[in-house]
Amino acid sequence: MRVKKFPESGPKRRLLDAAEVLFAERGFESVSFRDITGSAETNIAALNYHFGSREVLIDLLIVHYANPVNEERLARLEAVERKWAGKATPIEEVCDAWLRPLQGMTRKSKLAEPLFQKLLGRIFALAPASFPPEAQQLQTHASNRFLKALSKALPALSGEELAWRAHFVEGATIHVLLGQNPLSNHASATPTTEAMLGRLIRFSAAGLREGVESEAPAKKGPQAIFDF
Amino acid sequence: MRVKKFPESGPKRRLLDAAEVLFAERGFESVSFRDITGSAETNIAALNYHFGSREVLIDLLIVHYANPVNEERLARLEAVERKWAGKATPIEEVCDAWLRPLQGMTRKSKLAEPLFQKLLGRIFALAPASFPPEAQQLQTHASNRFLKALSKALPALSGEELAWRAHFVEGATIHVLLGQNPLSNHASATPTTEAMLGRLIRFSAAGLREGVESEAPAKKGPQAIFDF
DNA sequence: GTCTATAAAGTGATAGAC
DNA sequence: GTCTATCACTTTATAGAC
Repeated sequence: MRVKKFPESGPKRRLLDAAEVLFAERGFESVSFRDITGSAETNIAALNYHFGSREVLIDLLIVHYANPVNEERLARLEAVERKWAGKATPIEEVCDAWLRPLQGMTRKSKLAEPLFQKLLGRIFALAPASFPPEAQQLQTHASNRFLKALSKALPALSGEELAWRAHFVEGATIHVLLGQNPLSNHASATPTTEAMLGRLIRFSAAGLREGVESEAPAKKGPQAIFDF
Repeated sequence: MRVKKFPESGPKRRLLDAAEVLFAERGFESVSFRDITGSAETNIAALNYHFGSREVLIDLLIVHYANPVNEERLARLEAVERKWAGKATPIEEVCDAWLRPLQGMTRKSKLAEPLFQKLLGRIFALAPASFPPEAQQLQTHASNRFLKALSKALPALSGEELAWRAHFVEGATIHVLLGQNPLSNHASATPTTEAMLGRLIRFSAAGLREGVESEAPAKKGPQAIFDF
């Protein structure tokens, strides 16, 4: 797998770091060319010299952060499916494979965790169509892959119903990443990401399972149908 | 209740209508002053003459559309609570009261329904802090009101847990309003809003209820009776 | 009320010196 | 590679004629 190598220091590195922080904090649309070069303490020409344009820089960041997440998702799903070979996999474990990679272990960034999550939220809140092709393809592939896994685990649900429920999970996830967490009011300090993630996984699994009597036709060999 | 009266025709009306469409389609940040006056076919000075600034116009739209939704939410919650006087209210009915007002019955706009929902999505995706005070106050009040209703219906959950779950519901809702619905791929045409709303309500209720044995002193029956 | 003209600042991007 | 200077354009907003 060829991964683009970014410099460890120098203006190019500073531009990348500055852009990450600014995009995470304010969103892609609200950060100008000059905001980035200003924050990176380079001259205005540096961004174009190193990246070609503002859009290219954004696409670079999308690929750089979204792809490792989606690769980690796929790897985890495969591990889960190997573990339950043939049998229906528990919804919680599928959700875990989908959501845990957002927590930050794929982080190749010096960003503090809350800021990094906000950046991931900004990225995944984008319409998939506005992803650069390199990231869009993997994103679509991973989504389809997980929909199939869910379909196998919840055969009672139609593809349409499942697509909607997965859409709800996606929305909840993005909102949490971007949040404004609901505990800013509460006395309790920043919750560990782990605790939040656990809550989100349980919530999502319950929503996905809604109305389904027994999610696992544990004794059946129907995986031939879904063998992919 | 004093509701600001907007003109039925003329440039001011055209500016409002044009702004609604553009903001719904592209988001607040991406629509310029000139986009609006251009689309409304007024001169560039008209927006400032009639509204003072771009920001004032946005605040006006937020108040104009968010407040009726929140008022409708509160009215519906009160109706539900009257209906179940004293007894714990079914989660589905609380979710219904919270979510149904987004469907469009509070719409005071000529916008087509999908576009109107996108506008509501844009509005409710904003940080509450960026609401104008007039709308922020009602928004906060309504949120707290519903959290209390949920807490009463699900006494087993801590305030913290409930706040997180409500946060997840909010995220799913915003994502659906903004969507990109997941059926653009499917052959089936635009789903009725009603069907989507039913799915979202059932999903949310299941997520909120997760892990709770008996949700109410008065249990049994509500799901069966309630027909979405 | 409506318009043209324009101000004052910001935008992405480039040329060309060092 | 890095910089200054600048281009061509868009941004919000206002002054002042009609």
